[in-house]
Amino acid sequence: MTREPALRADARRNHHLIITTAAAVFAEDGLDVPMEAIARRAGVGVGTLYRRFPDRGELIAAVAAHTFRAVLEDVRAAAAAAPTPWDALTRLLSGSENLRLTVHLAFLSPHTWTRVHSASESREIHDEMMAALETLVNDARREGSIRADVGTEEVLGLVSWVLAAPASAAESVPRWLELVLDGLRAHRY
Amino acid sequence: MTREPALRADARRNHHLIITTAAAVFAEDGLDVPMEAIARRAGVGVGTLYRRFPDRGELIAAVAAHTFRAVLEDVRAAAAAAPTPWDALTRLLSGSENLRLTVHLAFLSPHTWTRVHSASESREIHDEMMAALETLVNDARREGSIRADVGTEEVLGLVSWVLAAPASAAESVPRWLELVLDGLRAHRY
DNA sequence: TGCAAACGGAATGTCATCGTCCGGTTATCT
DNA sequence: AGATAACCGGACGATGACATTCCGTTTGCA
Repeated sequence: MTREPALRADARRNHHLIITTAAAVFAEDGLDVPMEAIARRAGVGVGTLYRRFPDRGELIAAVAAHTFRAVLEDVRAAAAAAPTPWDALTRLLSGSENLRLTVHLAFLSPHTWTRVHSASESREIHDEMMAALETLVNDARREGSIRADVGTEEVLGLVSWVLAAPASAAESVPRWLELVLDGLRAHRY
Repeated sequence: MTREPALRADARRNHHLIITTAAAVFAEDGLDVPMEAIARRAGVGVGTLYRRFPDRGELIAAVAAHTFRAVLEDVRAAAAAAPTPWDALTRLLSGSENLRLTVHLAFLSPHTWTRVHSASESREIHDEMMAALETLVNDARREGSIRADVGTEEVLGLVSWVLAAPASAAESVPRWLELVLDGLRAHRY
């Protein structure tokens, strides 16, 4: 257990601001944007960025942990608020900006991303997030809302890929999602 | 009309080899891979590469024109060989490596790609290729194989995005394509 | 008010890539 | 076969972009 010396108020503010900004910038320009670009966008000096995150890896790990946690909350909220699993699923997929962001980041550099979420402390939260997603899809399948011949993996994979569309295709995503979900839905004969 | 001085046999061979290799390397590592990487992979010196393509832009343009042409041929072949438009479409989408490659490249860097195909001599061949694709989808729609409520643009957009999956997800693509196409198909009530 | 912590951003060192240049090689023609 | 023009390969110097550090200044907190 390392003793956290209790950050000063401005430091804590910046810490959070940097993570948020980094997530957005990574999503826009890739995981290898200059550190300075992130700092500038966050309205902070590079010095501040480096004091908080000694290297790019730490920053990415922090962003990952943060977005995983946010998605997990969204999944739980959707599951709690919607009347049926299918409903929760569609709500989540079309409504969670956090999910969109996370998926986008994950596809940005599969290699880096895998290393990050499998080796750091964010692993636990990642697994929890994935488990929640799988549960949601499984419930929908068990409920009979999803074609019986497609697996959970397939649903998550395909849908994630659609969500991962770059910002330039953002307008199309909702419609694509609608079409894909409709295609995945158990047909009414 | 510029007079082409008739390349020597080895030069012509290399010219073609470079374009082919560049397409593959671009697809794997992005449009900004070092020129040297392309040269090495093609088994050629950077000097040779630069002699044929004065800068990266020219190379990209050449690759674009080449892949557009290849796709156009595949589209025509599919249309000619298949019994119905729908059949031609599925065949093309699941069988044309050229199409996969082109789409992949197009999504790699939308900005660069747009500039390339709209400003160079490849524009003509690009438009022809797109027209052929649209015709194919339109025929399938008119035939009644595709859900009446989805437009040609939507079909092309969604399906392209699925095809654009990176090499790391290559195994999933056929199944995803199957699911998406099935979802796009007019339902049999 | 005083001090420790945090801030910003200029400055430095490193590294990768571009694009050229030229000595050696190969295809083609007589 | 021999001449020659075209072509080849890759070493090399210039260039520009980034990561990271360092320190004078500012700010939260007691």
